[in-house]
Amino acid sequence: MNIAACLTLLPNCVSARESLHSKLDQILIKIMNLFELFQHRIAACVEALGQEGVFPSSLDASRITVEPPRDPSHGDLATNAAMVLSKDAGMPPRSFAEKLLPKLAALEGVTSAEIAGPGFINLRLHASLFHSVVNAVLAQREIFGMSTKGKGQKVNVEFVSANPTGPMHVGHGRGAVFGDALASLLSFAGYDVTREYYINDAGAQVDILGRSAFLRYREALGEDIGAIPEGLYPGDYLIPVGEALAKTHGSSLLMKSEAEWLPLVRQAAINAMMDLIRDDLLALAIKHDVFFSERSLSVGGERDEIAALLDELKKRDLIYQGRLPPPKGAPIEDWEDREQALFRATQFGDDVDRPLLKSDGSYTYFAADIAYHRSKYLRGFATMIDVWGADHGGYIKRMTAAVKAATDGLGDLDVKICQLVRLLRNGEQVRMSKRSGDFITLREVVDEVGLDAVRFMMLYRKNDATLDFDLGKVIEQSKDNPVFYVQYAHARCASVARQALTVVNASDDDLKKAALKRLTDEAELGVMRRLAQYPRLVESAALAHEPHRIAFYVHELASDFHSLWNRGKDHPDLRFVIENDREMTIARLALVDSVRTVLASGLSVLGVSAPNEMR
RNA sequence: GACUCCAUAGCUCAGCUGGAUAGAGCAGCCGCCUUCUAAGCGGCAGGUCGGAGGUUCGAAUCCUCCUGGAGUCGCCA
Repeated sequence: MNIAACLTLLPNCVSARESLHSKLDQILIKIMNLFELFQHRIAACVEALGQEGVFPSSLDASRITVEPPRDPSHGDLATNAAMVLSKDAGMPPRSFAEKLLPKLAALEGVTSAEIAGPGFINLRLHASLFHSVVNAVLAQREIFGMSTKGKGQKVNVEFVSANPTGPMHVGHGRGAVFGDALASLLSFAGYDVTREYYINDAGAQVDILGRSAFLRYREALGEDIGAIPEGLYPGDYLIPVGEALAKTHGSSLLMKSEAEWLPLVRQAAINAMMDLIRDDLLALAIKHDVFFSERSLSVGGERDEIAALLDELKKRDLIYQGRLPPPKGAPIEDWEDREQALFRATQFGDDVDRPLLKSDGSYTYFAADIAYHRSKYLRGFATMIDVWGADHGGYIKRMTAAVKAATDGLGDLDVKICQLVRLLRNGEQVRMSKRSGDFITLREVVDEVGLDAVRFMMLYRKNDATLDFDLGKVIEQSKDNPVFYVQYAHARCASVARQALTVVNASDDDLKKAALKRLTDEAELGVMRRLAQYPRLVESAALAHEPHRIAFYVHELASDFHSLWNRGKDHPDLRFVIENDREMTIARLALVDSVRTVLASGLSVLGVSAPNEMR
């Protein structure tokens, strides 16, 4: 039940609104998203002043934002309420703020409220609010930070979708890790997520794969095949495919024409390649829910989905016979100016209309891809996310245009582009030559540095920025290596708990009842402020489809914690374990345990392990 | 030629969808180990946010133009 939505339906019923506001308060206190809690409280204040006639009653309180001030000396929360609403209220921001201020200062848990700069209102909160964040973490554990913002809405995240023509390379790995972490993030934020892989098992590439496999088949039968001809896949990974074919079919395929053996060999090769890819993904702890075959759209299904799509587009006059101007840029030798079936992509924001049929009458890749995205929509996914490599950037416009057309504007596609990965070893670029079929595979990298390092580093960067991946650095055990730094912080938390056992044997229940009010040091409060931001961060990262924000957050939390740890050196009374003060020790252990819990939570969203000790 | 993305400290990058005096980490300099893991921490220094306009209370963030880099352009997938 969305209470916020109810509020908008009840503009005039004051008592009902108040009751809902208080209900919402209770829920938000439980969830312990301080920022959202105060957003609603402040909005309620603005509304109340609207009822009292101080402000117009028509103000749009949803524009109010509440965030941590950049400078902590400004307070715990800052709101822009006066700045965004002053114009509609017909008064300068500062006057607006002055009228609002008393109401905010009177809010529960607010110790001071002041106007600053152009009209910000800074609030200071009673430490007990931050203590209750720790309580919330300990009570909710791995659920803390989870959001219901997604409202169970179905989201389809399509990622990897590498051609089934060979093992995955490092670039694929980035998209794989990104897509998987994004999917986890979205489900943590309350969406119903499906991870999907589109198998490009139709078209010329897989025919070539089939022919390459057939060559290996002949080789397995003892024939000397010499060098692999230009245009076929030379990689060794097809040798076992050939051997398996020889085992099941003997020499019988040699008698047949290509038209007869190709479908069979091709499918065997595709299956083998998909097994290979699934294995590579598994090494990164990635599992897709759905593997969707491109071929199944037009062959072997109950109906030809592509034909059905074209029919529908035709009915809606979105297909016409026309000519395209020749492409600019590098001249294309075999460019053929002809009249053909074109999709009116320009009506939906694309630059040119796009062909749907090849000259031989078969479907273009694009036609299949539209039908595929329509299938997602028909399967209940109004929200679709595609994760693509940088080289497909030019495809975004036509695909989003197509989704608009094929779903009658009801489907939404967000395409996330993963930029290139530069593989380095101690600063030196590792050359990747593809022509010999001899390139560094993703699997080799994972085997060398481990999945934690691969996953974290690929997420410790915005998806649309290029990424340097240094095989030497990512396994370094030093603070220069963010993977290690964060995992070490988690291990340190666990270590504190182990050390403390000899002094106090604190049960989980003891921690929940800890006298948190004794935690008054600025560094301790700083850590609690950081913990308080977690739920808000999860929501904004999910909304923006940006899992890297989680990676940066856990790094910051780790830094706060290392800092807190070292405070105990200069100030022995700030050490976690205080021999003769059981109450204080338990309070500190409660804080440490909540840090550990949130670190583990963030790492789990990223798919990175949270070790209890470093070896 | 067109489109897309990028440009922030010497280097590698954040900057929470428009907020206050732009932040981290390396590298540099100065400190902190008889004390819970120094695998760490603190401090100093470092900037015309590529450039020029515009939008407004307010711009690294949005719009236009320019410069420099990457990618794409197909009946490929």
